[in-house]
Amino acid sequence: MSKEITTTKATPPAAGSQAVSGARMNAEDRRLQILRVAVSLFSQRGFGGTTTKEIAQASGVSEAMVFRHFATKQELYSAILDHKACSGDSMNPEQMVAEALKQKDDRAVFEQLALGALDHHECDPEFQRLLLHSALEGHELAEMFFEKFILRVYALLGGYITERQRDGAMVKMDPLMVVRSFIGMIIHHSLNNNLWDPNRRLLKISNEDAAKHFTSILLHGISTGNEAKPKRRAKRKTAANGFSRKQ
Amino acid sequence: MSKEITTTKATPPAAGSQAVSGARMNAEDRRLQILRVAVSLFSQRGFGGTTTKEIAQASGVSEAMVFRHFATKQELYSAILDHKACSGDSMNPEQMVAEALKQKDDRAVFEQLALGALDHHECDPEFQRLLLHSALEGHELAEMFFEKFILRVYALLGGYITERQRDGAMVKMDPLMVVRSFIGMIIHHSLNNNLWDPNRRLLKISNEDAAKHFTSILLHGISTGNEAKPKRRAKRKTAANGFSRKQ
DNA sequence: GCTGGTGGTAAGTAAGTACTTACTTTGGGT
DNA sequence: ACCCAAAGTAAGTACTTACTTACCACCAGC
Repeated sequence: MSKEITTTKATPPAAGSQAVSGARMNAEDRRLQILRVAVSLFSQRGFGGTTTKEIAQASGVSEAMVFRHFATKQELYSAILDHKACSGDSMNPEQMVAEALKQKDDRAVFEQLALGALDHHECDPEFQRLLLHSALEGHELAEMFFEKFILRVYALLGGYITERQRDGAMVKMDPLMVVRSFIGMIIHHSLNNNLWDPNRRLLKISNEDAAKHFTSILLHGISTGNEAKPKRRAKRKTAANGFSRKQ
Repeated sequence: MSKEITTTKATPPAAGSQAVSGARMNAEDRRLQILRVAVSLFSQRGFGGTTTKEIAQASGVSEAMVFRHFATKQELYSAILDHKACSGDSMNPEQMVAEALKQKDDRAVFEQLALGALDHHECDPEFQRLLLHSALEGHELAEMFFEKFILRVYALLGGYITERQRDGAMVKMDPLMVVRSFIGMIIHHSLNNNLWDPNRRLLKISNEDAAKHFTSILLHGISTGNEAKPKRRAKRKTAANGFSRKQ
């Protein structure tokens, strides 16, 4: 239908490494292109909701080509997993806040982490959708992400909070619960922006401001103020909230 | 295979209103049973991932019966929508915290709301999964939930926070941002329990404790302390966080 | 007893679905 | 100029999907 007559290829080679569509590619480029298309479609409609035919059409090749590069649909999914998770665009929380951690700059630690996550989710919303689809469908990507990323962030932040509690700079509250609260603010905010309210009917705010707000709310909740505002010699009557000495 | 020979119906009527399986039901009971089964399957595998055959088998009837009660698969989905959203089990935030709102008991307002949501999500995890599937697939249920529930909660809590800010009991920060932070902690926690970490490898905590923690973190972040700890005559040098007088 | 409406089914159908096979085009290396 | 491996395709296959059709079994009411 779209290909009238095989007219000796009207489009010149164009020499570009990126897909110009209709042009003949070498295997690696084509593989990457199909992969990118698949990421986009899977993130939109999920694994079960996307057909190999759609992927082929969107890639501008026949279905057979998809199966030449990826033996099964499942393998395509796994390849996406590797590409997305192992590729450099995956954010590294440890090095992102290494400086702030050393200086024990609480505000910087949390704010930088929040901003990094928010920016990442904003410029690559497909990943969050893909991850959600995977989690709902019980795919391995979800577990892998949990294992290789979430646990690490909890360990990193949890450790830091524990340290600051020993310093007397934060109230004695279950560190994992604090991490969960903070991560919750961030993830939920990204989820709102990407999934529930993409045109910001409810709340329009820059990532920078959001990170600042989240950090402020968190820190004023867990800071004893001993170091942050050392001049105050108040008794810190915190028994009312039930967390001061527990655990 | 399972039905050897039509042995004059071995199981007696049993008289129960609930499905005993294999028994003949009146239309309404059967419809409800199919609906319940469909809710369960859709929440597990999503709309596209669930087949009408599976629904029929799980309901113990033939596929044709499913289509007698629901003209199309889509209609089944819509019926679920009505059943879940309009049925009484949907929680009502306004009346849940009406008392605490009147008394301006900040801790009670947030803690009760958090506990209500957490308990609701725990005893009906299917709903959260269904909602996520809907949001990802762009179904109307997601938008309807956002419209009829999320917006209401934001208005309710946002209004209360604004009021408390005027009272001087909370710092001047965008109320919607505060609501988002709090809702974020709750939703994310439920999502973790239901989706990512169902066997609580990472964090095992009762809903009561979680609600208390979340509330504490939030309140100590947004309370000026003017009313909570009125004895202090400190200058409240809050300019450092950048929110005290802004907006 | 028979009749008619209701709960229920077996056995379809047409349109997908993932995946294959047998074949054609293309372009660089010699 | 020719070759041949790699890029690409049309047209399948075997199976599943949502949805239908034509038919049964049961039981109240006459």
